[in-house]
Amino acid sequence: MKPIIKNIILNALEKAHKAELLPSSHFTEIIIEEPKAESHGDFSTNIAMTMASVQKMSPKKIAEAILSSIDDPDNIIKDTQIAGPGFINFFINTKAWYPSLAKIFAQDTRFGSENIGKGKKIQVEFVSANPTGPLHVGHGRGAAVGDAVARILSFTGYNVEKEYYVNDSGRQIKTLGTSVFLRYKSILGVDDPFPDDCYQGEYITDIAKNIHSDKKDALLKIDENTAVSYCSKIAAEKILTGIKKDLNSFDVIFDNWFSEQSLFDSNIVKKTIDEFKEQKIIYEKDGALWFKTSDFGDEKDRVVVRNNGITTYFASDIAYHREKFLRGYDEIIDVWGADHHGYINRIKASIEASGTSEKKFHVILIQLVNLLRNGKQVAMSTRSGQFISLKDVIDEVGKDAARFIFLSRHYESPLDFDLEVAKKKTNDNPVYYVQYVHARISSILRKAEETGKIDFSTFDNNISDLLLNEIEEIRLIKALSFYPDTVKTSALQKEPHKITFYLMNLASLFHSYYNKHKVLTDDPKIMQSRLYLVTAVLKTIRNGLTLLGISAPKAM
RNA sequence: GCGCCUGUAGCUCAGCUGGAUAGAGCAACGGACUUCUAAUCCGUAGGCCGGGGGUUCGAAUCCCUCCAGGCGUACCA
Repeated sequence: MKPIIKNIILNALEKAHKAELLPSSHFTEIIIEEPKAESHGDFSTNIAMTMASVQKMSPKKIAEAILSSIDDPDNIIKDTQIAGPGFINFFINTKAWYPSLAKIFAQDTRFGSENIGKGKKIQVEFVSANPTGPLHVGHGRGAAVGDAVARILSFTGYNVEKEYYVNDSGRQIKTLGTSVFLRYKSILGVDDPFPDDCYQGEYITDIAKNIHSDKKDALLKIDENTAVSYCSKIAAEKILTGIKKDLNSFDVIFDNWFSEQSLFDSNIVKKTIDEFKEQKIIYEKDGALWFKTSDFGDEKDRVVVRNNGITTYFASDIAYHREKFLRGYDEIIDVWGADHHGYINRIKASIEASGTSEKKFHVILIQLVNLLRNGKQVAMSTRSGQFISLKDVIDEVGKDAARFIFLSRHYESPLDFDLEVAKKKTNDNPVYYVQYVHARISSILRKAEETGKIDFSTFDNNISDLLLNEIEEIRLIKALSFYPDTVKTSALQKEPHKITFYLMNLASLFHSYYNKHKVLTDDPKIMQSRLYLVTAVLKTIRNGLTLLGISAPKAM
């Protein structure tokens, strides 16, 4: 509908210029918006104001010139007005809205998808939590956002791959092995002191028990380093399996699991460092190797190899991101916790240094989650083992509610996640509000089908046969017609919460309609029309929820 | 100190890359179930958009500055 209005205005501008009503042929961009107040029409444009200086005329005069030149062969516009400082408002004929309903039926599960990706290969890397403990709620937010972004991009024509980067190398893995080994020894009666910086959680002891029942006391008889690295390996595998399982039950499926260790095994880290050394981007100072990130906008240079010969995490990350682009992605998105924001500049610097534009690299920074119970903060720390895991949360409040809450605000704002609120089945917890629409409509359709009453054939041939004149019906159709725009901005800005809010608004319009008007009425033509409308709402709600990874129940 | 994020109704948050009278949910108050699912709806009340400057026809939105909170500023990950 918007492009149609835009076109009508453009034609009017040209016509007005030819008729010498407008002196200049320089037209500013036509922006069509939807006014907040219904009294201002269905669409409005500020073109008369933005052209005032170009045309050297008052906005009002320009608006009059445009309106007098408007052609509307398809009889779309019911009324126009010039208002406020120079807005032109358009009121649309009811029947002109109907084709947007037909589009929903025609496109069905694809409704809302515009091909903006054009097959561009894009990678979304998210969660990527260290395999040193179970996922917690913070990871859950990253999982929900990353997965939704991936779904939305994939829906809008991008070729998306979801990747999880596994930090299965380095110090924290060694600490993990040490923690398990100490617990293992303690099972065998050897009680060494358990350091504070080791992982304290119950799951460590469980893994130690497993190893013990498998190996008995064999690990005590071998070299301690070998024993620890054995424990590291077993523990990381075990924990990673658990992570995969938790993500599965959260409906998050990754295409790739990329191992950090593999970067070392295949020598990619070393090769990358060597190449940068040759290019003089990496240099030696104080016995360590430094990356000249400051040449690429970082505030200072960063160490990649310490003076003890051990590479830093940054070294793997440089190699990893370089490797990603070598795999041929047109764009990569990293979803990180906000506490990593200091990392953005140095990664960008390393990407630029590799000869790739940092514009192809996008970071979504997720602010932290405050887990609450009845308004009181729940303490969380992986190291101390004091935490409620993502699994606990899913078990307690359900996958749908958890995902919806994570996606119900901008990821840049900190999130209070209250377990008690998440369990409520009221409007405190809008996931049910939206799902309820789907259930209600499903119920209506079931009832209608039972008596064989659904027949949309007349509308398929002639959409203007619809009888939808109630204001609540027009509001619904209007909202439905804006869905593709919502998906588009959500994709372009990589902001899933826009869809969440759209769905809540659509749900609200539907519930109002439902309470005021009956779908299954005695008048067959009105009933078929309403069934048609309501089915379109059902499809749109279902599509939107799917993009968020939330189910659309047929009954509640 | 420097950097990133945040500050909008009592609470939790939207506000579409500058538009008209700033929106929604919860909480408060008053109403609607012999009716397609009341997990719903209708109404009332609630605001110096953190403060102050600037940019312009027009600012919650852009710029500057100050204040408050969170996070980060490692040869940790």
